[in-house]
Amino acid sequence: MDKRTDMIAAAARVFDAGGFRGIGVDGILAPSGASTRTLYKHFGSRDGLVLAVLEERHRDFMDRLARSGGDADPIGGLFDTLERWLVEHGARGCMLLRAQGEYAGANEDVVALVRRQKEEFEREIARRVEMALGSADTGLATQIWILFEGATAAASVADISVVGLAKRAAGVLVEDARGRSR
Amino acid sequence: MDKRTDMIAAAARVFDAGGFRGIGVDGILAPSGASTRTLYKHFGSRDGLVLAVLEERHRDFMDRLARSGGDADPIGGLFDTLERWLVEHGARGCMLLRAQGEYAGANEDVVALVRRQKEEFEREIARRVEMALGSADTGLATQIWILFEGATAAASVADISVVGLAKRAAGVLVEDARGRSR
DNA sequence: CTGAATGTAAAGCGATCGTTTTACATGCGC
DNA sequence: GCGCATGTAAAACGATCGCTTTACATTCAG
Repeated sequence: MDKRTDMIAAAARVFDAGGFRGIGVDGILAPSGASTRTLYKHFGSRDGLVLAVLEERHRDFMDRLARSGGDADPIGGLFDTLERWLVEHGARGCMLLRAQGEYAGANEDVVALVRRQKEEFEREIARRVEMALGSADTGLATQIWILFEGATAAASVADISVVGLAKRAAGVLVEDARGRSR
Repeated sequence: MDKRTDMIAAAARVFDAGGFRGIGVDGILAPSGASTRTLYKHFGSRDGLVLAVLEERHRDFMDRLARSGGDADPIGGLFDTLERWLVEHGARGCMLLRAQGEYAGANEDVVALVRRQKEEFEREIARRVEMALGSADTGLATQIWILFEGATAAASVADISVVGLAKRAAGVLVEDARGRSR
């Protein structure tokens, strides 16, 4: 298997478990058994690996979202996918937002990347809202997004049941929007 | 003025701007002009200062929430207070959750402190929900909490208007709960 | 005047940081 | 069998880390 992929997956687990800045390159590479030489050959720098991890993480989630189908319940499927993701990966808050917080004043590339990724995610939600409503509603889409980010954050201090509550809240908001346009 | 208070306030700004682990004690102390000697006299360690900053930050917000009154609109006042807070402090995500993410595998005291603080916050929301509804509704309270955390997170990548959208969503949920119990 | 309290300035502790470098092992196409 | 790509192992670079220590200045109550 590809060494580069191994390193990204192993580093993602390390960052997810203990943050990005609190560990050295040796600790990041140990789980994949890679040497520092290989790190700088593939990624150029420690921060290069961080960016690759964030790209991978975002792509992973967006792919799963696309694969989940959910044409029957486009909004509810959003939260079902989140719940399955959290069960598999553990709930430690959104890795992208955590990276943004840690690299705020230190690496603008990270901040810019996360912003772009969140915009892409919000567009996907808007697409699903239009699918559910029959017409676009950017305000509702942002509210669904807020519920999604809130559930992700809340699950890191409470239990996973918050995702189900967020899903139900989203349903109420969609129903309210439907009633308002009717 | 108290030097200890100065150090906490200055350190809070530093942590808020660039995370907790990515800067050394010299960088943390520089804005307050304190020496490392004074740091270890007052806080015992770098982590001791971190804990003091988190205590202060939580107490500040809870005090402002209590002072805001909001007996007329207990739930809406929650988001009005958040919006004023974000305008004053800037929107870089919840400092407590950010600290939890950075100290996850390194300092359990930080994780435990944040968990306690979030529980206290959720109880305050539950109190306000009961005030608005006339009876307790822990499910609704958690949903309001999710909207609150979501707005805080979303404001760090989008603009502050997300807080207003979260407030309106909370209003819809409260109205729905009122209709359901009627 | 004395002495305790509170502070800054600065040197130094061993450890660890991100990065580079040298040396060597392996597998594969030609 | 030669060359090249890809990998590990390990030493070393200067810089910085959290923390301790020594030395000295200021303030203020008794």
